[in-house]
Amino acid sequence: MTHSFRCDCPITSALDVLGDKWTLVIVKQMLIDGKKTFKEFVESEEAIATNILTDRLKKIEEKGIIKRLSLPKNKKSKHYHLTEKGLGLTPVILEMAIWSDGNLRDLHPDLSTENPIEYIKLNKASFVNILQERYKERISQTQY
Amino acid sequence: MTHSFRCDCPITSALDVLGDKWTLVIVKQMLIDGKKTFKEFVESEEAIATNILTDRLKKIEEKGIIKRLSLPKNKKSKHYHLTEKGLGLTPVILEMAIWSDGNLRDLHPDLSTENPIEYIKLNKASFVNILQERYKERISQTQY
DNA sequence: TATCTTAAGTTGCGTTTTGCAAGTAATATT
DNA sequence: AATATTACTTGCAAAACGCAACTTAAGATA
Repeated sequence: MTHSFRCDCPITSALDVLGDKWTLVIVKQMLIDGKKTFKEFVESEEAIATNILTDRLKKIEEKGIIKRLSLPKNKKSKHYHLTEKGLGLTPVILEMAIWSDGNLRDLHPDLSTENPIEYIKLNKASFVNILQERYKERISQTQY
Repeated sequence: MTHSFRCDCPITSALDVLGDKWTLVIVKQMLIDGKKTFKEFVESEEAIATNILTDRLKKIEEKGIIKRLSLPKNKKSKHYHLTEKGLGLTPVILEMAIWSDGNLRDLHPDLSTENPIEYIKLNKASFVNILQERYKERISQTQY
């Protein structure tokens, strides 16, 4: 499996990996919404199709953004976890949320704001840390 | 022309607008590489196809991210400018560059770093400002 | 004035990706 | 033993992408 990049630009290269409708939605569902299993992803409000989900989980696992784990107590379900590389996307996702909040309401009046954006903007770095620590705390509670 | 969003999540909604291989590459070419014309976009190292470029320029203009300007002195060429909404994507693009720099070298060893990322990380907010002001300075030099 | 070149697209067409529905295989539950 | 659940796979139609060639309008050159 070879990864092809359009050029050596870091931004373009990020988009070679992340540039589609679903990849960052899946990462967001893990980081923000606490989703871990195939079923949870499928049942999300974004309503991803199962074949697309399978494909994206495979691709981002190959790229080291997530890990696929089997549970010893339950052979049926699998858990997907963000790696450090995946957790490193927290600032990107946060900036997208901030951008939407400030710039997308004209096109999308019903846009929600579950976190007070003004508060986040005061100290982005600490909010990134809170999200990452909360995520690590959450996954540390499952035994594999 | 109706804009459809998958749900009310700000992150998912950002990806409804930005979630493809090319949209943010075009914004980056304007913001970082100083590109303004169709020709300049086409000749970039990313080598976008002209039909895709036409489509994306139209879509992001409809969404208010860029503006298409005719030059009074030259009826042949057009200039594309980032709006404030488009300039607002600077933090997203910057975080992508930082993420690539720290996380993509295993998959892409030739990845370049034209700006010293460690320096940028020390004060992201000021670097965002520098980029935005530099951009505004640049476009203010053309008369329309 | 006629020709040449350049900028900004458009068109055609084959390939790839997406989206929906249905089906399957391996567990787990009743 | 029968049913339900989880994590997929398959088939197929529609949309998006990518490449090359073509077009149109405006400038530059001879």
